[in-house]
Amino acid sequence: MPMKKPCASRDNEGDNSTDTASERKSLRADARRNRERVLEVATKVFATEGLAAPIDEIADRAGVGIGTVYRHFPTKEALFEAVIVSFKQHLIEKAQEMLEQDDPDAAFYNFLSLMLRESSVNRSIIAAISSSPVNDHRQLTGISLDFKNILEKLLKHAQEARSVRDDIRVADVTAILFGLARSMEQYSDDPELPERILSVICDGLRGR
Amino acid sequence: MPMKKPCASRDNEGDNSTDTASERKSLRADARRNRERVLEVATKVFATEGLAAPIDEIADRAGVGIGTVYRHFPTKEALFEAVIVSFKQHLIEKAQEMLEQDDPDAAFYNFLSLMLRESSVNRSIIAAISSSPVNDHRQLTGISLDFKNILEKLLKHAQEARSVRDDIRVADVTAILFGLARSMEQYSDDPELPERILSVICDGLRGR
Amino acid sequence: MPMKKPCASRDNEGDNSTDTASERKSLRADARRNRERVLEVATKVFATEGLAAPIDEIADRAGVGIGTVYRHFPTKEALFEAVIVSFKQHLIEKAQEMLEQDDPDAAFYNFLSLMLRESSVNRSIIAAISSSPVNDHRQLTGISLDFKNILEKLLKHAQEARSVRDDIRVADVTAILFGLARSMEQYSDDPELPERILSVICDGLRGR
Amino acid sequence: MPMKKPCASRDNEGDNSTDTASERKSLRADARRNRERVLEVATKVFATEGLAAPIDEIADRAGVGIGTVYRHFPTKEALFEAVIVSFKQHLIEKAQEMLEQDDPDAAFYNFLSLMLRESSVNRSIIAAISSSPVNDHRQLTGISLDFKNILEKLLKHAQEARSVRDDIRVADVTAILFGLARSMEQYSDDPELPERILSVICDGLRGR
DNA sequence: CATGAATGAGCTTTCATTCAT
DNA sequence: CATGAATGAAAGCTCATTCAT
Repeated sequence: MPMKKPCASRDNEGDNSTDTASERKSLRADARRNRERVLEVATKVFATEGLAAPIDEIADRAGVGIGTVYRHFPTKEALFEAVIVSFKQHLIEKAQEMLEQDDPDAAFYNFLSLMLRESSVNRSIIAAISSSPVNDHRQLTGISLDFKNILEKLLKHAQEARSVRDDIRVADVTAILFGLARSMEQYSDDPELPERILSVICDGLRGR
Repeated sequence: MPMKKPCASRDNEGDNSTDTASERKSLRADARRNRERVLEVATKVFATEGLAAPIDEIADRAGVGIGTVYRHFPTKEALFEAVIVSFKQHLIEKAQEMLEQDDPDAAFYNFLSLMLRESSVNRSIIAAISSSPVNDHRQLTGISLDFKNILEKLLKHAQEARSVRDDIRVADVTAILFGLARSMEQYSDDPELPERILSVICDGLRGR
Repeated sequence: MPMKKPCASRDNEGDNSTDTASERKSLRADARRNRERVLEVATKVFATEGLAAPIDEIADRAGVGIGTVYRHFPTKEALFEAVIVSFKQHLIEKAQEMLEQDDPDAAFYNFLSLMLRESSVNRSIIAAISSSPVNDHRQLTGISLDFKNILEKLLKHAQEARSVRDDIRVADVTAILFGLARSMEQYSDDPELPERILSVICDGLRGR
Repeated sequence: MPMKKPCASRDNEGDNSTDTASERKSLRADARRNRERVLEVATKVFATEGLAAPIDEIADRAGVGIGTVYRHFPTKEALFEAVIVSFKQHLIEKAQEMLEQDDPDAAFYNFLSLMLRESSVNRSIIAAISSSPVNDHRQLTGISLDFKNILEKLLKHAQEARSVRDDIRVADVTAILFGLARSMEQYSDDPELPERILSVICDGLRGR
């Protein structure tokens, strides 16, 4: 939304999970390294300076030319979305682990806790995820769908174990998570604030 | 964050509650109309397009020249802060009313509900309030202080009436409110989502 | 030259010496006071901040509205020229006095010395006088003519007294004076520099 | 004085004499051509219209985009300083030649003469050099220092040959030169004026 | 493929000047 | 007459994006 020339329409956020296998293999080793380095740096820079960070800075810090950034990500927005995708991938993996290793109650609430903690580092990313127009609209695809699915699984298991109110839906959880994640780190004077808030949310989700 | 030269002095955010009467009177009738029109339009534009909105657009939509905007608000940042101040003023008034007319429980929870509803209209404004550097940093002044105070009163009364957990502090409420307010409107497909979220929060705040 | 919109042509710098009597009398007392106050302040401001100084500042410091400045001086450039005129008037008076009271040699060289000293205060004014397009072009009128005339008289008397080389002309003196005046104050670390320079010039003008 | 944000660091005016070889080579051929073209045009434009000349015009006349100008010179001020540096370089070279080829007397006075002649073309440049804050303040660096040094050499040799008064210092010469250079071209109606002035200065410098 | 120079639309801000009050 | 609000043309500068090297 703050991006300057949104000329091109999107809706194609999802075609990445498949790319990973097909397209990536065709990249030369150094090219792949570059792509990953850029993504990594972009994550850090966007997290620190927000979307306003110039592409030049990302290129510089990644030690590549601007052209290279544009070769891998045709647009600043595309780069940003890639950052989000990779961040979601990270969350999905964590959720996966918890789902396999913990009991339903712990899995669900630990994931909440995790996200709230991650947020203090990646505020802008989270801000973007939750305000990205992709998120709310109709059909989810690719990563966003995967993310919703895993969250749904966490939620369903927790509800079956009576750890979460019956009427709660995934969207509720997402809204609460992304919302709070953003405002968490701001009140950093009080180190126990996050815990209190987490406890309020948990209590609320368990129901009376 | 994307603002260029925030060098300008702060500390002056608060001297408004009194200005309203004294200083405003000294403006010529048309000047005051313009100032208000600009503020009004800016609120709408910032809410829609975020801080990235160009001043030109605000001037255009307000039907004045760019210079007029700059006469009243010496900086884009100043304009934006004025918008926030006026929004907070509005919330304070509402809180005041509730404090006077409702019982402690209703006053507190109705105010939460109100803020969550307002947010669907003024997302960016809320986003900005909550990420504004003023908010988190030590000494609050002016409006921000007034806002904190009234919220504190609402909270204390509610706690004394056993409507809210004892350990909750104002900052917790603010964090929850502003956080959720932002993510509310995004999930607009499900009209009952806000209610469910509100109910989760309320349950959580009341404690087990 | 640095003025932004020089729309209107000039060449009418001279029609002032006559105004003084006719037009001025018709001004109300307060109007005349305003005019003089503006002129005075403008001199100071231009001398300090150069031509780049905004009209608003001059109006402010003079304690009048912008409109008042524009009533008396239809253009920024006009105001500036008025400043120059009044400065020249001041110099003319000084020259007059010296011409009457001192012997030719002293009159001439004291005037040089005076101008060089004045320059350290009014650098921008002098800079402007000497770079103003009015100065070099053909027919001089009004003050500029008066100034040239009195300087000519000083010079002629000095030459008749064998105090100045025969081949020197007024333009030479003006060029030397205005030129040096400007670069004088810059080398302010060495307090005796002006004296040495003055002595070089005087020696040079007297001839071998 | 009219420059907006001079905040930028200075101290870097001098590191050029060495750059010329090392750094310049790393620029692509077209980039170097552009840089030089811009510098060349800027010299002309500043000389004609003064510092007030808009960057756009320089870019246009150089046949490049505005961005290109800003790539090579991060600030209008930087561009202007580059112009001055290159002008001083030119003068230094001339002085060098004279120092090597002519006798002390001729070297010194020919250099004065040269500068006075150059000035008629590059008035604003000279104006700027002499009013540049670099010039008068304490520690000179880089080009400015080189320039002072070569002038000092010219002067010392001339003084040892009894061609210049003993008490004269470099600063005196600079002040006289830059001062007169500026006012020279203005009185262009009389083609012999420069010669007379030069002769006055020379006589003055030789002493009685 | 990688590079980074070039581009120029667009942004914020200033200020001479006009004109309603 | 005085005032200062309104105006809008510039100006300096940034940065997403393209394309020659």
